[in-house]
Amino acid sequence: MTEERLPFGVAARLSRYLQILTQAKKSGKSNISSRMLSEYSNVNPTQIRRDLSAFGKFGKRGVGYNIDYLTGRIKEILHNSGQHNLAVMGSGNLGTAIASSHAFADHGFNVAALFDAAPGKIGSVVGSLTVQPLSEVSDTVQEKGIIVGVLAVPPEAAQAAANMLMKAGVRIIFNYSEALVDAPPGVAVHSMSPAGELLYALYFYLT
Amino acid sequence: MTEERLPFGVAARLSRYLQILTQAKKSGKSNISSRMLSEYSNVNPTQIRRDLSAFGKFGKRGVGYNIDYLTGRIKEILHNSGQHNLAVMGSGNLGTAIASSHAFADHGFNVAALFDAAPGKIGSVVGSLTVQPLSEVSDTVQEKGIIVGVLAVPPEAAQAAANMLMKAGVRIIFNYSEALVDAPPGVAVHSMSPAGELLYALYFYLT
DNA sequence: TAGATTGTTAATCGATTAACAATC
DNA sequence: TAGATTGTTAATCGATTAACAATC
Repeated sequence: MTEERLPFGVAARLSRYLQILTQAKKSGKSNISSRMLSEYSNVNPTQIRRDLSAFGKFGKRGVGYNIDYLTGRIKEILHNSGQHNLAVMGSGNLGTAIASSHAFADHGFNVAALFDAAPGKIGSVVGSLTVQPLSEVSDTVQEKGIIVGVLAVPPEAAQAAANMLMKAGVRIIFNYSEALVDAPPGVAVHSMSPAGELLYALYFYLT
Repeated sequence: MTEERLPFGVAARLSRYLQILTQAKKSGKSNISSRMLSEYSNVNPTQIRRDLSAFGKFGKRGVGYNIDYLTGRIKEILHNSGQHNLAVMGSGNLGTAIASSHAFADHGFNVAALFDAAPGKIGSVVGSLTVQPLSEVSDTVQEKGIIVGVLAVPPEAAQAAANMLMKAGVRIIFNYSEALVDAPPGVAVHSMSPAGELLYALYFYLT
Protein backbone atom coordinates (compact mmCIF):
# COMPACT_ATOMS: atom_id res chain seq x y z
CA MET A 1 0.00 0.00 0.00
CA THR A 2 1.67 3.19 -1.15
CA GLU A 3 1.14 6.31 0.89
CA GLU A 4 -0.16 8.29 -2.06
CA ARG A 5 -3.27 10.41 -2.21
CA LEU A 6 -6.42 8.44 -2.79
CA PRO A 7 -8.29 8.94 -6.07
CA PHE A 8 -11.13 11.41 -5.65
CA GLY A 9 -13.79 8.75 -6.08
CA VAL A 10 -12.34 6.50 -3.41
CA ALA A 11 -12.00 9.33 -0.89
CA ALA A 12 -15.57 10.46 -1.59
CA ARG A 13 -16.96 6.97 -1.11
CA LEU A 14 -14.97 6.24 2.03
CA SER A 15 -16.26 9.50 3.53
CA ARG A 16 -19.75 8.40 2.72
CA TYR A 17 -19.27 5.00 4.31
CA LEU A 18 -17.96 6.68 7.44
CA GLN A 19 -21.02 8.87 7.68
CA ILE A 20 -23.29 5.86 7.30
CA LEU A 21 -21.35 3.78 9.82
CA THR A 22 -21.67 6.57 12.36
CA GLN A 23 -25.44 6.66 11.92
CA ALA A 24 -25.80 2.87 11.87
CA LYS A 25 -23.87 2.70 15.14
CA LYS A 26 -26.28 5.23 16.64
CA SER A 27 -29.23 3.07 15.69
CA GLY A 28 -27.74 0.25 17.76
CA LYS A 29 -26.23 -1.97 15.09
CA SER A 30 -22.83 -3.57 15.63
CA ASN A 31 -22.36 -5.16 12.20
CA ILE A 32 -23.20 -4.12 8.67
CA SER A 33 -22.98 -5.92 5.32
CA SER A 34 -21.83 -4.48 2.01
CA ARG A 35 -25.42 -4.91 0.83
CA MET A 36 -26.77 -2.67 3.59
CA LEU A 37 -24.01 -0.13 3.07
CA SER A 38 -25.00 -0.17 -0.58
CA GLU A 39 -28.64 0.60 0.15
CA TYR A 40 -27.75 3.64 2.19
CA SER A 41 -24.94 4.91 -0.03
CA ASN A 42 -26.27 4.05 -3.50
CA VAL A 43 -22.90 2.49 -4.25
CA ASN A 44 -22.70 -1.00 -5.74
CA PRO A 45 -21.95 -3.64 -3.04
CA THR A 46 -19.08 -5.14 -5.04
CA GLN A 47 -17.56 -1.70 -5.35
CA ILE A 48 -17.77 -1.27 -1.58
CA ARG A 49 -16.02 -4.57 -0.94
CA ARG A 50 -13.35 -3.64 -3.46
CA ASP A 51 -12.83 -0.23 -1.89
CA LEU A 52 -12.34 -1.77 1.54
CA SER A 53 -10.33 -4.83 0.58
CA ALA A 54 -7.75 -2.59 -1.08
CA PHE A 55 -6.67 -1.64 2.45
CA GLY A 56 -7.01 -5.00 4.19
CA LYS A 57 -9.42 -7.76 5.10
CA PHE A 58 -11.79 -5.81 7.30
CA GLY A 59 -14.84 -8.08 7.10
CA LYS A 60 -15.93 -11.53 8.18
CA ARG A 61 -17.47 -13.83 5.56
CA GLY A 62 -21.04 -14.68 6.33
CA VAL A 63 -21.22 -11.87 8.88
CA GLY A 64 -20.25 -8.54 7.39
CA TYR A 65 -18.18 -5.71 8.84
CA ASN A 66 -17.86 -4.80 12.51
CA ILE A 67 -18.97 -1.18 12.65
CA ASP A 68 -16.55 0.02 15.33
CA TYR A 69 -13.60 -1.66 13.72
CA LEU A 70 -14.41 -0.48 10.21
CA THR A 71 -15.02 3.06 11.44
CA GLY A 72 -11.55 3.08 12.97
CA ARG A 73 -9.86 1.81 9.86
CA ILE A 74 -11.57 4.29 7.54
CA LYS A 75 -10.69 7.14 9.87
CA GLU A 76 -7.07 6.05 9.63
CA ILE A 77 -7.20 5.89 5.86
CA LEU A 78 -8.74 9.36 5.66
CA HIS A 79 -6.35 10.74 8.30
CA ASN A 80 -9.42 11.77 10.23
CA SER A 81 -8.65 12.21 13.87
CA GLY A 82 -9.00 15.04 16.26
CA GLN A 83 -11.14 18.13 16.19
CA HIS A 84 -11.49 20.78 13.53
CA ASN A 85 -13.02 24.18 14.00
CA LEU A 86 -15.65 25.70 11.70
CA ALA A 87 -17.00 29.21 11.33
CA VAL A 88 -20.55 29.85 10.10
CA MET A 89 -21.32 33.09 8.28
CA GLY A 90 -24.94 34.18 8.69
CA SER A 91 -27.23 33.66 11.66
CA GLY A 92 -30.53 33.46 9.79
CA ASN A 93 -32.63 30.33 9.71
CA LEU A 94 -30.04 28.36 7.76
CA GLY A 95 -27.04 29.48 9.80
CA THR A 96 -28.90 28.77 13.03
CA ALA A 97 -29.88 25.32 11.77
CA ILE A 98 -26.29 24.50 10.86
CA ALA A 99 -24.86 25.83 14.11
CA SER A 100 -27.42 23.83 16.12
CA SER A 101 -27.04 20.59 14.20
CA HIS A 102 -25.23 17.60 15.61
CA ALA A 103 -24.37 16.36 12.13
CA PHE A 104 -20.91 17.93 12.20
CA ALA A 105 -20.08 17.11 15.81
CA ASP A 106 -20.37 13.38 15.09
CA HIS A 107 -17.28 13.63 12.91
CA GLY A 108 -15.16 15.87 15.08
CA PHE A 109 -16.21 19.16 13.53
CA ASN A 110 -16.90 21.90 16.01
CA VAL A 111 -18.83 25.04 15.11
CA ALA A 112 -16.56 27.52 16.88
CA ALA A 113 -17.95 30.84 15.70
CA LEU A 114 -21.06 32.38 14.18
CA PHE A 115 -20.99 35.74 12.39
CA ASP A 116 -23.61 38.11 11.03
CA ALA A 117 -23.61 41.46 9.28
CA ALA A 118 -26.83 42.75 10.84
CA PRO A 119 -26.24 44.87 13.98
CA GLY A 120 -29.53 43.61 15.40
CA LYS A 121 -28.28 40.03 15.43
CA ILE A 122 -24.91 40.66 17.12
CA GLY A 123 -24.84 39.34 20.66
CA SER A 124 -27.80 37.01 20.28
CA VAL A 125 -27.23 33.48 21.49
CA VAL A 126 -27.48 30.25 19.45
CA GLY A 127 -26.75 27.18 21.55
CA SER A 128 -23.37 27.80 23.14
CA LEU A 129 -22.41 30.49 20.62
CA THR A 130 -22.85 34.23 20.62
CA VAL A 131 -23.30 35.92 17.25
CA GLN A 132 -20.23 38.03 16.45
CA PRO A 133 -19.84 41.01 14.09
CA LEU A 134 -17.93 40.66 10.82
CA SER A 135 -15.18 42.88 12.20
CA GLU A 136 -14.12 39.99 14.40
CA VAL A 137 -13.82 37.38 11.63
CA SER A 138 -10.10 37.83 11.11
CA ASP A 139 -9.05 37.65 14.76
CA THR A 140 -11.41 34.81 15.66
CA VAL A 141 -10.38 32.64 12.69
CA GLN A 142 -6.74 32.99 13.66
CA GLU A 143 -7.21 32.57 17.40
CA LYS A 144 -9.33 29.46 17.07
CA GLY A 145 -7.43 27.93 14.18
CA ILE A 146 -10.54 27.77 11.98
CA ILE A 147 -9.87 26.11 8.61
CA VAL A 148 -13.42 25.66 7.32
CA GLY A 149 -15.96 28.40 6.65
CA VAL A 150 -19.65 27.81 5.97
CA LEU A 151 -21.62 30.36 3.94
CA ALA A 152 -25.21 30.63 5.14
CA VAL A 153 -25.82 34.12 3.85
CA PRO A 154 -28.04 35.53 1.08
CA PRO A 155 -26.57 34.98 -2.41
CA GLU A 156 -25.64 38.62 -2.87
CA ALA A 157 -23.48 38.52 0.27
CA ALA A 158 -21.78 35.19 -0.45
CA GLN A 159 -18.66 36.39 -2.28
CA ALA A 160 -17.91 39.11 0.28
CA ALA A 161 -18.32 36.64 3.14
CA ALA A 162 -16.04 34.16 1.39
CA ASN A 163 -13.44 36.86 0.81
CA MET A 164 -13.33 37.74 4.50
CA LEU A 165 -12.87 34.10 5.45
CA MET A 166 -10.16 33.46 2.88
CA LYS A 167 -8.29 36.62 3.88
CA ALA A 168 -8.30 35.35 7.45
CA GLY A 169 -6.74 32.05 6.37
CA VAL A 170 -9.69 29.72 5.78
CA ARG A 171 -8.83 27.10 3.12
CA ILE A 172 -12.15 25.25 2.73
CA ILE A 173 -15.40 27.07 1.95
CA PHE A 174 -18.74 25.32 2.21
CA ASN A 175 -21.16 27.37 0.17
CA TYR A 176 -24.82 26.86 1.15
CA SER A 177 -25.94 29.86 -0.89
CA GLU A 178 -26.99 29.50 -4.54
CA ALA A 179 -24.42 32.07 -5.61
CA LEU A 180 -21.25 31.16 -7.47
CA VAL A 181 -18.17 31.88 -5.39
CA ASP A 182 -14.73 32.57 -6.83
CA ALA A 183 -11.60 31.58 -4.97
CA PRO A 184 -7.87 31.64 -5.66
CA PRO A 185 -5.92 28.38 -6.09
CA GLY A 186 -5.30 26.76 -2.73
CA VAL A 187 -8.82 27.35 -1.48
CA ALA A 188 -11.41 24.61 -2.06
CA VAL A 189 -14.96 25.80 -2.61
CA HIS A 190 -17.62 23.19 -2.14
CA SER A 191 -21.07 24.39 -3.19
CA MET A 192 -24.18 22.65 -1.95
CA SER A 193 -26.69 22.53 -4.72
CA PRO A 194 -29.91 20.89 -3.62
CA ALA A 195 -31.67 22.11 -6.74
CA GLY A 196 -29.02 20.52 -8.93
CA GLU A 197 -29.31 17.23 -7.08
CA LEU A 198 -33.05 17.41 -7.41
CA LEU A 199 -32.76 17.84 -11.19
CA TYR A 200 -30.64 14.72 -11.24
CA ALA A 201 -33.06 12.69 -9.11
CA LEU A 202 -35.95 13.87 -11.22
CA TYR A 203 -34.28 12.82 -14.46
CA PHE A 204 -34.24 9.22 -13.32
CA TYR A 205 -37.78 9.54 -12.07
CA LEU A 206 -38.97 10.88 -15.42
CA THR A 207 -37.17 8.29 -17.56
CA MET B 1 -28.23 9.77 -30.48
CA THR B 2 -30.20 6.95 -28.94
CA GLU B 3 -33.04 7.84 -26.59
CA GLU B 4 -31.65 5.75 -23.77
CA ARG B 5 -31.15 6.79 -20.20
CA LEU B 6 -28.01 8.77 -19.62
CA PRO B 7 -25.25 7.23 -17.49
CA PHE B 8 -25.50 8.43 -13.88
CA GLY B 9 -22.31 10.44 -14.14
CA VAL B 10 -23.43 12.33 -17.22
CA ALA B 11 -26.84 13.17 -15.74
CA ALA B 12 -25.20 14.36 -12.50
CA ARG B 13 -22.76 16.59 -14.34
CA LEU B 14 -25.36 18.04 -16.72
CA SER B 15 -27.54 18.90 -13.68
CA ARG B 16 -24.57 20.65 -12.18
CA TYR B 17 -23.87 22.63 -15.35
CA LEU B 18 -27.50 23.71 -15.45
CA GLN B 19 -27.33 24.99 -11.88
CA ILE B 20 -24.16 26.95 -12.67
CA LEU B 21 -25.57 28.37 -15.91
CA THR B 22 -28.62 29.62 -14.04
CA GLN B 23 -26.44 31.43 -11.52
CA ALA B 24 -24.03 32.75 -14.15
CA LYS B 25 -26.99 34.18 -16.06
CA LYS B 26 -28.16 35.93 -12.90
CA SER B 27 -24.78 37.58 -12.51
CA GLY B 28 -25.22 39.15 -15.94
CA LYS B 29 -23.04 36.93 -18.10
CA SER B 30 -24.22 35.88 -21.55
CA ASN B 31 -21.37 33.49 -22.46
CA ILE B 32 -19.32 31.00 -20.51
CA SER B 33 -16.28 28.92 -21.43
CA SER B 34 -15.60 25.31 -20.49
CA ARG B 35 -12.76 26.61 -18.34
CA MET B 36 -15.10 28.79 -16.29
CA LEU B 37 -17.66 26.03 -16.02
CA SER B 38 -14.82 23.85 -14.79
CA GLU B 39 -13.84 26.26 -12.03
CA TYR B 40 -17.35 26.34 -10.65
CA SER B 41 -18.15 22.66 -11.06
CA ASN B 42 -14.76 21.09 -10.29
CA VAL B 43 -15.14 19.04 -13.46
CA ASN B 44 -12.27 18.87 -15.94
CA PRO B 45 -12.86 21.29 -18.89
CA THR B 46 -12.20 18.59 -21.49
CA GLN B 47 -14.76 16.41 -19.79
CA ILE B 48 -17.29 19.24 -19.99
CA ARG B 49 -16.68 19.73 -23.72
CA ARG B 50 -17.02 15.99 -24.25
CA ASP B 51 -20.26 15.84 -22.27
CA LEU B 52 -21.77 18.62 -24.34
CA SER B 53 -20.43 17.67 -27.76
CA ALA B 54 -22.02 14.23 -27.39
CA PHE B 55 -25.35 15.99 -27.98
CA GLY B 56 -24.34 18.52 -30.61
CA LYS B 57 -22.06 21.44 -31.32
CA PHE B 58 -23.36 23.89 -28.75
CA GLY B 59 -20.35 26.17 -28.50
CA LYS B 60 -18.46 28.70 -30.62
CA ARG B 61 -14.71 28.31 -30.93
CA GLY B 62 -12.84 31.23 -29.44
CA VAL B 63 -15.99 32.40 -27.65
CA GLY B 64 -17.49 29.67 -25.49
CA TYR B 65 -21.10 28.72 -24.93
CA ASN B 66 -24.11 31.02 -25.07
CA ILE B 67 -25.71 30.65 -21.67
CA ASP B 68 -29.34 30.92 -22.76
CA TYR B 69 -28.89 28.50 -25.63
CA LEU B 70 -26.93 25.96 -23.59
CA THR B 71 -29.44 26.17 -20.75
CA GLY B 72 -32.21 25.30 -23.17
CA ARG B 73 -30.38 22.36 -24.66
CA ILE B 74 -29.46 20.83 -21.29
CA LYS B 75 -33.04 21.22 -20.11
CA GLU B 76 -34.14 19.27 -23.18
CA ILE B 77 -31.58 16.54 -22.55
CA LEU B 78 -32.68 16.21 -18.92
CA HIS B 79 -36.37 16.40 -19.85
CA ASN B 80 -36.61 19.32 -17.50
CA SER B 81 -39.56 21.49 -18.28
CA GLY B 82 -42.54 22.60 -16.35
CA GLN B 83 -43.20 22.84 -12.66
CA HIS B 84 -42.84 20.23 -9.96
CA ASN B 85 -44.32 20.44 -6.49
CA LEU B 86 -42.39 19.76 -3.28
CA ALA B 87 -43.48 19.17 0.30
CA VAL B 88 -41.25 20.08 3.22
CA MET B 89 -41.57 18.16 6.48
CA GLY B 90 -40.60 20.23 9.50
CA SER B 91 -40.97 23.96 10.04
CA GLY B 92 -37.99 24.51 12.31
CA ASN B 93 -35.02 26.62 11.28
CA LEU B 94 -34.00 24.25 8.51
CA GLY B 95 -37.49 23.71 7.09
CA THR B 96 -38.15 27.44 7.17
CA ALA B 97 -34.85 28.12 5.41
CA ILE B 98 -35.66 25.61 2.67
CA ALA B 99 -39.21 26.84 2.20
CA SER B 100 -38.02 30.44 1.97
CA SER B 101 -35.13 29.77 -0.39
CA HIS B 102 -35.20 30.71 -4.04
CA ALA B 103 -32.73 27.96 -4.91
CA PHE B 104 -35.47 25.53 -5.92
CA ALA B 105 -37.72 28.02 -7.68
CA ASP B 106 -34.96 28.81 -10.21
CA HIS B 107 -35.32 25.30 -11.58
CA GLY B 108 -39.08 25.03 -11.61
CA PHE B 109 -39.47 23.45 -8.19
CA ASN B 110 -42.26 24.90 -6.12
CA VAL B 111 -42.52 24.36 -2.36
CA ALA B 112 -46.24 23.63 -2.24
CA ALA B 113 -46.70 22.51 1.36
CA LEU B 114 -45.01 22.69 4.75
CA PHE B 115 -45.87 20.25 7.56
CA ASP B 116 -45.02 20.02 11.24
CA ALA B 117 -45.84 17.66 14.10
CA ALA B 118 -45.90 20.34 16.81
CA PRO B 119 -49.40 21.70 17.48
CA GLY B 120 -47.87 25.06 18.37
CA LYS B 121 -46.47 25.44 14.85
CA ILE B 122 -49.65 24.59 12.92
CA GLY B 123 -51.14 27.64 11.25
CA SER B 124 -48.03 29.77 11.42
CA VAL B 125 -47.07 31.43 8.19
CA VAL B 126 -43.80 31.04 6.26
CA GLY B 127 -43.71 33.15 3.12
CA SER B 128 -46.80 32.21 1.16
CA LEU B 129 -47.29 28.92 3.02
CA THR B 130 -49.22 28.02 6.15
CA VAL B 131 -47.84 25.20 8.29
CA GLN B 132 -50.15 22.18 8.10
CA PRO B 133 -50.58 19.25 10.51
CA LEU B 134 -49.29 15.77 9.62
CA SER B 135 -52.86 14.56 9.32
CA GLU B 136 -53.11 16.51 6.07
CA VAL B 137 -50.03 15.04 4.40
CA SER B 138 -51.87 12.36 2.48
CA ASP B 139 -54.62 14.57 1.06
CA THR B 140 -52.33 17.47 0.24
CA VAL B 141 -49.74 15.32 -1.52
CA GLN B 142 -52.42 13.85 -3.73
CA GLU B 143 -54.31 17.07 -4.41
CA LYS B 144 -51.20 19.00 -5.36
CA GLY B 145 -49.47 16.18 -7.20
CA ILE B 146 -46.39 16.36 -4.99
CA ILE B 147 -43.65 13.95 -6.07
CA VAL B 148 -40.73 15.16 -3.96
CA GLY B 149 -40.60 15.26 -0.17
CA VAL B 150 -37.94 17.07 1.83
CA LEU B 151 -37.09 15.89 5.36
CA ALA B 152 -36.15 18.80 7.62
CA VAL B 153 -37.04 17.08 10.88
CA PRO B 154 -34.95 15.84 13.84
CA PRO B 155 -33.19 12.53 13.09
CA GLU B 156 -35.48 10.52 15.34
CA ALA B 157 -38.52 11.68 13.35
CA ALA B 158 -37.03 11.18 9.89
CA GLN B 159 -38.17 7.62 9.14
CA ALA B 160 -41.75 8.28 10.26
CA ALA B 161 -41.93 11.44 8.17
CA ALA B 162 -40.56 9.56 5.16
CA ASN B 163 -43.10 6.79 5.66
CA MET B 164 -45.99 9.25 5.60
CA LEU B 165 -44.72 10.83 2.40
CA MET B 166 -44.14 7.50 0.67
CA LYS B 167 -47.53 6.21 1.70
CA ALA B 168 -49.07 9.29 0.15
CA GLY B 169 -47.30 8.60 -3.16
CA VAL B 170 -44.05 10.57 -2.97
CA ARG B 171 -41.30 8.90 -5.02
CA ILE B 172 -38.27 11.07 -4.26
CA ILE B 173 -37.16 11.80 -0.70
CA PHE B 174 -34.58 14.47 0.05
CA ASN B 175 -33.22 13.71 3.48
CA TYR B 176 -31.64 16.70 5.22
CA SER B 177 -31.51 14.90 8.56
CA GLU B 178 -28.45 12.87 9.58
CA ALA B 179 -30.59 9.77 10.10
CA LEU B 180 -30.53 6.81 7.73
CA VAL B 181 -33.85 6.38 5.96
CA ASP B 182 -35.13 3.09 4.57
CA ALA B 183 -37.34 3.01 1.51
CA PRO B 184 -38.86 0.31 -0.68
CA PRO B 185 -37.71 -0.14 -4.29
CA GLY B 186 -39.25 2.52 -6.49
CA VAL B 187 -38.54 5.32 -4.04
CA ALA B 188 -35.26 7.21 -4.37
CA VAL B 189 -33.76 8.50 -1.14
CA HIS B 190 -31.18 11.19 -1.51
CA SER B 191 -29.42 12.03 1.74
CA MET B 192 -27.59 15.31 2.17
CA SER B 193 -24.48 14.69 4.16
CA PRO B 194 -22.56 17.89 4.73
CA ALA B 195 -20.38 16.18 7.35
CA GLY B 196 -19.46 13.48 4.85
CA GLU B 197 -18.57 16.04 2.22
CA LEU B 198 -16.52 17.92 4.77
CA LEU B 199 -14.54 14.75 5.58
CA TYR B 200 -13.81 14.47 1.89
CA ALA B 201 -12.71 18.10 1.51
CA LEU B 202 -10.56 17.81 4.60
CA TYR B 203 -8.78 14.73 3.33
CA PHE B 204 -7.43 16.65 0.38
CA TYR B 205 -6.56 19.54 2.63
CA LEU B 206 -4.62 17.28 4.99
CA THR B 207 -2.69 15.41 2.31
C1' DT C 1 -4.06 38.65 -38.19
C1' DA C 2 -3.65 37.06 -33.37
C1' DG C 3 -5.74 35.09 -29.49
C1' DA C 4 -8.92 32.15 -27.55
C1' DT C 5 -11.64 28.18 -27.18
C1' DT C 6 -14.20 24.43 -29.13
C1' DG C 7 -14.57 19.66 -30.85
C1' DT C 8 -12.17 15.42 -31.18
C1' DT C 9 -8.67 11.87 -30.90
C1' DA C 10 -5.95 8.63 -28.38
C1' DA C 11 -4.22 6.66 -24.35
C1' DT C 12 -4.71 5.61 -19.57
C1' DC C 13 -7.02 4.97 -15.47
C1' DG C 14 -10.88 4.16 -12.37
C1' DA C 15 -15.76 2.37 -11.86
C1' DT C 16 -19.05 -1.10 -12.59
C1' DT C 17 -20.82 -5.56 -12.71
C1' DA C 18 -21.40 -10.63 -12.65
C1' DA C 19 -19.73 -14.54 -10.91
C1' DC C 20 -17.96 -17.58 -7.57
C1' DA C 21 -14.66 -19.89 -4.47
C1' DA C 22 -13.45 -19.23 0.26
C1' DT C 23 -15.03 -19.19 4.78
C1' DC C 24 -17.47 -17.46 8.82
C1' DT D 1 -24.39 -28.63 7.81
C1' DA D 2 -26.71 -24.74 5.54
C1' DG D 3 -26.93 -20.01 4.72
C1' DA D 4 -24.80 -15.80 4.19
C1' DT D 5 -21.34 -12.71 2.85
C1' DT D 6 -16.61 -11.56 1.98
C1' DG D 7 -12.57 -11.18 -1.06
C1' DT D 8 -11.17 -11.50 -5.73
C1' DT D 9 -11.07 -12.17 -10.68
C1' DA D 10 -12.19 -10.87 -15.29
C1' DA D 11 -14.50 -8.24 -18.59
C1' DT D 12 -16.65 -4.02 -19.94
C1' DC D 13 -17.69 0.61 -19.67
C1' DG D 14 -17.19 5.43 -18.37
C1' DA D 15 -13.95 9.19 -16.74
C1' DT D 16 -9.75 11.60 -17.13
C1' DT D 17 -6.20 13.92 -19.37
C1' DA D 18 -3.01 15.87 -22.82
C1' DA D 19 -2.71 17.40 -27.14
C1' DC D 20 -3.98 19.85 -31.15
C1' DA D 21 -6.29 20.99 -35.51
C1' DA D 22 -10.28 23.66 -36.62
C1' DT D 23 -12.35 27.97 -36.42
C1' DC D 24 -14.67 31.87 -34.21
